[in-house]
Amino acid sequence: MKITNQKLTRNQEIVLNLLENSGEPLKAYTILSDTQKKGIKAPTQVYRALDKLIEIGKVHKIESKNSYVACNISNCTAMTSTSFLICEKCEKVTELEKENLKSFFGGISERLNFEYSDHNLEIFGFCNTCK
Amino acid sequence: MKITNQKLTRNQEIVLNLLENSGEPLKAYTILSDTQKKGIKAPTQVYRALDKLIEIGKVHKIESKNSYVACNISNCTAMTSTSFLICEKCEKVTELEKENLKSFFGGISERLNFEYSDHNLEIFGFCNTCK
DNA sequence: AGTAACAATGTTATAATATAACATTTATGA
DNA sequence: TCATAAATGTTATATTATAACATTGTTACT
Repeated sequence: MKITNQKLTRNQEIVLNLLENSGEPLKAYTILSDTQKKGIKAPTQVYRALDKLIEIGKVHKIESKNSYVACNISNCTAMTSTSFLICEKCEKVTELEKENLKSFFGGISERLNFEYSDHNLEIFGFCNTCK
Repeated sequence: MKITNQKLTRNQEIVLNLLENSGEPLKAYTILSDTQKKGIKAPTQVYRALDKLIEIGKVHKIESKNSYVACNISNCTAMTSTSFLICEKCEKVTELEKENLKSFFGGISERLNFEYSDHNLEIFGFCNTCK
């Protein structure tokens, strides 16, 4: 668990703490029901917190699963350029961090006359434990 | 427009023709309303056709947009391993075809002790026209 | 041709995911 | 301290997707 999450508002902290303690991606409505005892009562509140957390790079969305995961990379600069390994058996998600994919995809884009700004990469397969 | 789409059923052909003629990704409920005159009346019918078309590789889903696009690559072998350039301005989508990304991602996966099976890559930015 | 097996369809209902709209409260800074 | 912007609370609704089940169409084997 991280030290402090300064600058976050109450609802943002509640949602981020849940995701960090969970260690796995959660769905918005799971977050909602898991935070009701803390005072979050409506989907809007969850989505608003998620939007902000995504914006500042603390949370990423797994598009293919409609789920949300806390970023465990210190000083993650990925923001909205994210890359994951997703196990099809246990659903474990690992964020790729040192692969320099931004420049790789930037290069591919450039050759196709396309101006890269972000990417979303989801690699599916089997993790070490499940394969 | 393609020659014939043998083996496809009626609803599958209706949906695929719409997507092919459209040339851009469409949402399921847009497909529904655009095919009602052809007899498709319920979401289930659209989603069933899409599922099958995706399974055989004729259609891919753009996960981040909840939309569906006909594959314009002849003899596309990507099936569920797909890679797209997506223009953030005009929403134009280009499928990457010759980049050999499967083996690239397979390599990354292997080094992380992960058994690759598929991937979904969405690169966002600005196309030639919009940049 | 008859028929068993299976795939696709039609139909109704509902689940799951996400946003709109607006009044109120809280933080921030000149 | 006052103006402003941001975040919240709340209700309602929009959007995306699936469940369930009865019916029809296809296939292929005899």
